[in-house]
Amino acid sequence: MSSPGESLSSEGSSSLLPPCLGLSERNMGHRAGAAWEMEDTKPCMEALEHCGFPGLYLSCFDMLFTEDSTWLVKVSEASPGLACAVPVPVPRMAHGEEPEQCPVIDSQALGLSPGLEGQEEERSLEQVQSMVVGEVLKDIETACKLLNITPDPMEWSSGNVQKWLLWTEHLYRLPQAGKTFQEQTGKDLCAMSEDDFRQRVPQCGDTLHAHLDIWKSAAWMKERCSVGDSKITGGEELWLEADSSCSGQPIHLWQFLRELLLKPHNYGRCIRWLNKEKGIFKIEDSAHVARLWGRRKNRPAMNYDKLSRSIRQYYKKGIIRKPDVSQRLVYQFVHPV
DNA sequence: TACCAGGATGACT
DNA sequence: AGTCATCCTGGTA
Repeated sequence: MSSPGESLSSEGSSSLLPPCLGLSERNMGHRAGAAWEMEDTKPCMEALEHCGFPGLYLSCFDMLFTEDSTWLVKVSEASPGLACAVPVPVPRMAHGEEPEQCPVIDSQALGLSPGLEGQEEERSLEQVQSMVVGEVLKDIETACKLLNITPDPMEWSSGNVQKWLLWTEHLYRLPQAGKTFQEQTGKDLCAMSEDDFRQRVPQCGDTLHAHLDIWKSAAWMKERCSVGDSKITGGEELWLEADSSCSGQPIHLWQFLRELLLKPHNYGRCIRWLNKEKGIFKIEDSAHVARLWGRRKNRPAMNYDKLSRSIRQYYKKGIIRKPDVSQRLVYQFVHPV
């Protein structure tokens, strides 16, 4: 797919927030620590209105597909109950205003350094992830029924776009932007970058772009997983399974790496393109990528040493090589997409 | 210390 | 046979 969230690529590992979160947090903030029941997260506009809730903050969808279990730990620590993993937006703050409080609780402060997270904990987090992912997908489905539009933004007519805009504006109490996108089809919208959105609607363009990203991601995932019997295990696995394993073929390492690279939204923090055209990429977090690969192949003992050995096997085969100017953790696909 | 290069070997499909 | 995991030695930054 058109890699939703490409614009949300890594902002550097120094940030406490995962890259996928950065934009949304910046844009919208949310009610930290609020305890929500799952039932409350249904985007029933009527109920939401009556309750005075602007609606479910769908950007959690982004987060769920990250490997950032740290984030989930943070959220779940922040408030009890499953639904606490679903942030809920507050009315939009003034433009340029920074969120008063970052909802993220540093896991290290909780004595949960990323390297020490137990497998069991990860498993339960995955269960939480899968449940929340399911809820978010249901929410989008409900919205589609309400609006009578398809889940895939690429298929939207200009009328559908207007409906979606109205709905999103209403749900998230955004300034009206419908006129700005008049005559735009879903395809047009999908082709627009975050900057394009911002230029057209300075007040909430980035927010709209973020929400569109979520829809694109959901549509992409639905499409990829509607065929075949790929299991939905939740969170990151869901993404990874959604690709190569849908075909039933064992995944190759180079395919796996490419998949990660195609989802900067989710993995931009651990692997990213340096030059997509030339196929040059950098592994930003070698241990993380190795862990992902190990999990994917059910090899708990996988590490970057072994992974990199496998990458080097590709040298001879002409699949991956070191770029002309060799750099640490930087490789190049011989045949870029 | 982390990364890199590549040989050897065995498991698995 | 192909792919990959694993282990290894030795080199570099």
